[in-house]
Amino acid sequence: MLRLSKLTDYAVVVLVRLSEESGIQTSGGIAASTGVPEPTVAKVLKIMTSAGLVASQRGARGGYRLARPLATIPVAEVIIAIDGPIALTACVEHSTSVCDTSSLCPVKGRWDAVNTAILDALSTISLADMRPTAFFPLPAHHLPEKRDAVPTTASALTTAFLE
Amino acid sequence: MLRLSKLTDYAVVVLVRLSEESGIQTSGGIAASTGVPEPTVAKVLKIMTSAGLVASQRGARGGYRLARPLATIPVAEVIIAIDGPIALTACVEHSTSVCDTSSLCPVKGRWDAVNTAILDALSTISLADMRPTAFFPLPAHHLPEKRDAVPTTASALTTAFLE
DNA sequence: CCATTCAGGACCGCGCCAGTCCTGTTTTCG
DNA sequence: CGAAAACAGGACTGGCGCGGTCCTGAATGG
Ligand code: FES
Ligand code: FES
Repeated sequence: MLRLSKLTDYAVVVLVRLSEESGIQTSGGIAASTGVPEPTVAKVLKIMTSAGLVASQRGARGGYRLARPLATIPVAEVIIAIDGPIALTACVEHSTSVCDTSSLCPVKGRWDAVNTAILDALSTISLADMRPTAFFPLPAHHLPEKRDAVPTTASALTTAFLE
Repeated sequence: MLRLSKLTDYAVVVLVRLSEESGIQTSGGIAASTGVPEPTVAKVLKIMTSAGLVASQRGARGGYRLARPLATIPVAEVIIAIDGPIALTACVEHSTSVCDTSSLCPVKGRWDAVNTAILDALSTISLADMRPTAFFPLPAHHLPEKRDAVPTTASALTTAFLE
């Protein structure tokens, strides 16, 4: 499936939402404004806190705020914070498990390159790149500049694989 | 963990093993030479056959052989053959499922760029590149990373390499 | 002292994948 | 012509990882 966990999806939503308000925000407030169930939002925020992506404030009038600007958070870091290290197969270095057929395996150690390529792609995209800055549907009032290079790079090769 | 299924791992092993022998090979023989359990090898090869990656010959003295040269099979095609279309989240186009919080979601439709970047990376690496003797042709990964890079960077690199 | 809010777990049910197996069908060979 | 060899195409099931929830603390502010 090559699918990442649902919590990661929620995490991105929550982090982007956090960045859209300057002050501190409670988990309940974020749940209300995103539609994600409140316990799930709380769980995500706790993970994000221990990963150092958001800072928390306990007690009354407490809440969460981003620890770093959104542009300095690559998608890879969110994925790793929730799902653990990116390891496509059991045969990738830094993987926890070990491969049992490695003695006979003809592709031993060759997954590392694939893994690195994906990791690099995910490190290049920051959360700020995932925030819709209103250039596609129904432009907002302030169009600061014509954003070039919308990532519509679906080449013929890649679209051929989509289905 | 952004992990792909074990069957995909086996599929790569089996396909590479298929390429190392010129003649036709039985599923049992491949199982013996790779250490993968025979029923699993059979299952993988059936999927590969229906995907058009290997050709099969029934009956006594039958078996399997590669339908195309190893270098013309990207890793992405193997993954898609086994796991289905690559869709990181439920909110990616061409995904089967639908997202229920899309009305309030602040990152609606922004996963597509990430998905495309990964798809590009996986389409650039062929199975021939996974053989131990192969030269791995991806452009330089470990450049100093710009955290606020535009999301088209990875795609631009890979597509530029294809030309 | 009390309300609020986060911290850090434990907990459970569901869905999905891995692995096996069974019943055909096709082909070759004695 | 029959039997064996080998693939085709499913059904089936157990395990387990993930999602979602909840509960008991601890910190903070009024
Ligand atoms: S499958 Fe583990 S080393 Fe190749
Ligand atoms: S989470 Fe589905 S559209 Fe954003």
